[in-house]
Amino acid sequence: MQKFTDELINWYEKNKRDLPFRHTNDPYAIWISEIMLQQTTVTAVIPYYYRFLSTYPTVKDLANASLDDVYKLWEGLGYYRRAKNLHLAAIKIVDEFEGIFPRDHTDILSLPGIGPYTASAISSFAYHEEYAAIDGNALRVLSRMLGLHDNIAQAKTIKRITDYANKMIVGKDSASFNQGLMDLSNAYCRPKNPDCSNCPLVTYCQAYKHHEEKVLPIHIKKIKKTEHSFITGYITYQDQVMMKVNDEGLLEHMYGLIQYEVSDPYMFMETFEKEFGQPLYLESFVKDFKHVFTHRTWHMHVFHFILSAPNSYLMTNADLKKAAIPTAHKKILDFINKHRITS
DNA sequence: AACGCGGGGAT
DNA sequence: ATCCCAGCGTT
Repeated sequence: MQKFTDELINWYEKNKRDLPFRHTNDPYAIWISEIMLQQTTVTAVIPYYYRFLSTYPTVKDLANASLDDVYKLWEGLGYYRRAKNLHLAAIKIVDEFEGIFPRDHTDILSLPGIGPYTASAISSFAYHEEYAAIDGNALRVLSRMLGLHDNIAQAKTIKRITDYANKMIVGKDSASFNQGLMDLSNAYCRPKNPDCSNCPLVTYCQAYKHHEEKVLPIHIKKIKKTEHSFITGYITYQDQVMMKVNDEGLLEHMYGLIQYEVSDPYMFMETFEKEFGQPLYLESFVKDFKHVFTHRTWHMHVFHFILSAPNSYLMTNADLKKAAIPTAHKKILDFINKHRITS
């Protein structure tokens, strides 16, 4: 497999995608990009990457920022825990590594939000150390190249492929190897309908040789999607809207509208009064919204309620602009603003 | 090992 | 509609 490694690196050097985070050797910038790229497509990341780096050019800037501002910058990108861990890690780097992004692989791996893939990617891209960065792309390409029938959802398979890849890159340019796997996967070795006839490395591919390119990799993962039906409150007092921060679980730390899994707006009003000690006036039905997450679907039946007295959860339009609001509820607020539903 | 965690683009 | 994306932390 020496030749595979060499040819992959050669192909990458001639055909690599021009991506903004490939124009830097700064481990801080590479770290930011790798966190953003976790389970997130390149096209989604790019605008966030520019905005984040211009807002927080150094790890010290990030450590000194408020968590609320970091969340706001992350709004819409998803997996919001990443923003929290990024901020925690920046503070740790200032406290324990004198504000300089660590070079030692074990130190990098110790930072919150950085696991085996991201640590290896940073070690490889920023410091050119010999670490194979095994993500979903690498698992797919290598499974096919090796004709591996093992389930890549299993930890032992990931370990096996990682060990193998680490042997492939001894004495080689690991950064070009790792990114070569990504670009090969993006251009030819796609999940469905791989473009084998144009793949520059097809001669090394066991899956192609045995007509298994549409079978491999084996990836068996159970996913059960749950459905939730909410009455969602657009609750106003004069020109302000009631928003509450989620304290745990899904969308933790993000602002959201009040919603309960009840069957009608009158049950909503009872539940609301128990929680907040205030009555509501039911003004009108607004609209039904649906939002699909990876593991669940929200059906939100939005009603407009009016408060008879103010409370501490009310936000003005200016407040809303500064607050991090997940897409599920942002879509509702945008709809309401567009149609000028007011109290 | 299994599960929770977002949002959007491609098919 | 379904899949999947430069995964990680918790249980």
